[in-house]
Amino acid sequence: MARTIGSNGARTAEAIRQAGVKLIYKHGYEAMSLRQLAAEVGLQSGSLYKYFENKQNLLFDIVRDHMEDLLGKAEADLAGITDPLARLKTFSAFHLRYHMTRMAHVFIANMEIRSLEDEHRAVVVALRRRYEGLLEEILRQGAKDGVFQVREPKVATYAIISMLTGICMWYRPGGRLSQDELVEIYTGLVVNGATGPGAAAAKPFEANPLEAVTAQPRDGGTRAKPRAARPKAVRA
Amino acid sequence: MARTIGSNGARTAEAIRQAGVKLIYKHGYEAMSLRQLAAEVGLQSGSLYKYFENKQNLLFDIVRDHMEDLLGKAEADLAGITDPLARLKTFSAFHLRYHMTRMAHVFIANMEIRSLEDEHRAVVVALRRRYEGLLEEILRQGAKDGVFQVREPKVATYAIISMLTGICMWYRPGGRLSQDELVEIYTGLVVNGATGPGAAAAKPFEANPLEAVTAQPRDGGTRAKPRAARPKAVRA
DNA sequence: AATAAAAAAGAACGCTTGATTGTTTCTTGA
DNA sequence: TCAAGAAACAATCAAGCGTTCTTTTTTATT
Repeated sequence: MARTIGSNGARTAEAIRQAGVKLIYKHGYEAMSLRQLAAEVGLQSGSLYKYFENKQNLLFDIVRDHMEDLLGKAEADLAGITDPLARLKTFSAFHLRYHMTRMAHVFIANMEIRSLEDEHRAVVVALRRRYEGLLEEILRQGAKDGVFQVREPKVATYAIISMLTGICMWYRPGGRLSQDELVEIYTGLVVNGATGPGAAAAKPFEANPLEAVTAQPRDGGTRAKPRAARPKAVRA
Repeated sequence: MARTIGSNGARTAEAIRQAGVKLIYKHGYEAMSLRQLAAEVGLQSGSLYKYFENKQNLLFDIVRDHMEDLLGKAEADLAGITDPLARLKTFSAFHLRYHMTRMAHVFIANMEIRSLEDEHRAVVVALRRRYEGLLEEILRQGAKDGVFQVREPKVATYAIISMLTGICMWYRPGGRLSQDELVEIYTGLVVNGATGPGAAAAKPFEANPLEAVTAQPRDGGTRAKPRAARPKAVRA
């Protein structure tokens, strides 16, 4: 057998891309074999090379395209909005919705950066920097205007993005809370964190050093029974 | 050659453990080969099997021990503190310091859960649930006492932990900000988020749906040049 | 109908992997 | 001093890996 009836290059390319996202999301880039990927699409492994140069480039294409999409859509959403608080809410809502609807892509882009070769990683990191820069600039402007209480915009940027991105570690469509509700809850946390009085933070807080921990007996009998894992949920 | 001079079982076991953490952190579990690991310790790959049952169990041992350590130390730190706000600050500070000093372990425990076989993953997830339960209970108590404005303690727990854990994606010892400063900044964000007036969050916020995004040209010439990557930093 | 291009099959490659086995050497306590 | 056993070596295995190359079949073009 050779060329199969009804076969079409563009369609196959898209199928490979989607299957790649799915398998990398499920098993990880290293763990996914090209034979697995080929089987998922209904091809022989050798035939994949009509559609990408090698395995590494498949990953790079997926991650780069995702990052460019993310950045472009964020900039589009923010366009025309000038008020820092409104921009912060817009950014937060955009980020959350995007991450709830494209969990696999986001997950891959965050987890598989280490699997990218140096040059490819540099490209992706640069895109991420630009994306982070959007939020950082919002925080800086808001601090300048006096509406935000942010001492370190860079740190706050990392903190906020980590928090928002974390939603795709546990969110599953059809859960108890709707996307809108989650956006409201998370955005509330972000806005409070940025606009808060800072009084609590400013109060000197004496933390126990990690070493000074005193041992304490833990109950050995009441550990929670693991429930059946929800499909595909990394957190489950 | 065979048994080497000065060889000692306990010491070798510890060396294997440490090398395992180091290599899994750097390359990922799937990407780390046992020959690599053996070479790192100065052994032949076959000798490793004196110290673990198989590769999977090595990962499991590392992750489980880390989770038990994390949980135990957190409970010890919180012991005796009853005020919700103080407990929240203590938890936040503990989590941050722990994650700044044990980045590799934390990273592995978060990233390689997917590489654990079902039974092992269930054990680790149960431990993580107990750990998350500590924070959730703090938030519930604080909400009950009226000092926190937290609508959904579970969601807030995930959000806060994501934010705090995110620090080990970029923190490197010897950076511009000290551990104490970072603890203060992050804890301030957490406390503000939890205690905040909630006014901003309660105000209905009309978010653009993701689909309604209008394309906008992006500048193609001003993208940031990627700097030389800091060693080992996943984010760099 | 003839021809070129596209799409996929399928075989083969060199290599690495995790795992296992049997053997040898060294250390240590009695 | 010497046996017991811990520690490490060396060799091997089948399986799977990413990749390349050639061949075959289908589709599109003229």
